[in-house]
Amino acid sequence: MDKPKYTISTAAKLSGISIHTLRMYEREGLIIPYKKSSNQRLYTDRDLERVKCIRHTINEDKINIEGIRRVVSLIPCWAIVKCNENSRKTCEAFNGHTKPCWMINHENNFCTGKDCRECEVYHSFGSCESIKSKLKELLT
Amino acid sequence: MDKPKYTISTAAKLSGISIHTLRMYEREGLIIPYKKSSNQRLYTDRDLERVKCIRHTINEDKINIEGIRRVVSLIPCWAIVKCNENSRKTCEAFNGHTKPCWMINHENNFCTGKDCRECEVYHSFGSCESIKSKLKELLT
DNA sequence: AATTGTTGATACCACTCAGTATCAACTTTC
DNA sequence: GAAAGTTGATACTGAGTGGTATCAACAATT
Repeated sequence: MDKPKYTISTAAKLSGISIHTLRMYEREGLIIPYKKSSNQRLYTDRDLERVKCIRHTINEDKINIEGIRRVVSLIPCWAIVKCNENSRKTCEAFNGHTKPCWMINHENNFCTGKDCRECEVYHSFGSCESIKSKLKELLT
Repeated sequence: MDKPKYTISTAAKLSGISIHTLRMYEREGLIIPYKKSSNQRLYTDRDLERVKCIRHTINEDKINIEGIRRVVSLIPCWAIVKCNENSRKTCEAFNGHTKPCWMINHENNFCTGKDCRECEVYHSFGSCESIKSKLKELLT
């Protein structure tokens, strides 16, 4: 499930999304594939789910990429990872509202050194309803 | 501030947004102007702020209308109005994730009979950063 | 009662954006 | 070491979107 095993061309075939589009989603910060030391991308099964969800959101729900980025930027990462107050003071993810935490450079931070690919926050977006479920979970 | 006083043409002049566009935003569920018994719209100063915010989000931030609708649908209305558990069971706003509560028909509900124009949830969107601030307020 | 403004509906336009194509340099595979 | 695949960059395309124009029926203002 979480093992990086598909090259980009296999991922494209399996997901039905072109290589170019997969790279575009990545450039836009919607997905972070695993990268080998040679910079070659490898996709997990979960990644495939995620890109299919992204495509669905764009093509069926008609939300544009900037809109998706703004939606995922509302994930309350601070409440999920439970970072300390000091970290929050300078954290772009906590203080901004245009980029999700995994698009941000975390230095001198609660999240420094952590791999966003393995973070619950990053996984809160993957099936499409899940962000609201996460909010409900935290707010009831 | 919250007094409905501008007709649509005045509102258009003051906000720099055309009459047609103002009506479009309304059709899309992004704003609810006050309506006289004759169905004529009247805008408050706060409404003007809101439409300017909407336009900014579309033109500057490049988020499309569907994207905005999805963002505002993430406002945790249930936690703000503190509706009872029974209401939640059948509430489209609580259970769905594509429409904000003020676009929904509330019958036999905690919100039945309430005027969304006066609700804190509706006002959580108006300046553009405010949704995240609201989440922070609730989750810290 | 006449002028001006509003409503909602339909049809239309211009432009933006998601996705594609092409490219040379580089890796991987066999 | 040759073939197949990957990378990132740039340029392009076409569908879809935000916004406009026009319309007759109705309301408000004078």
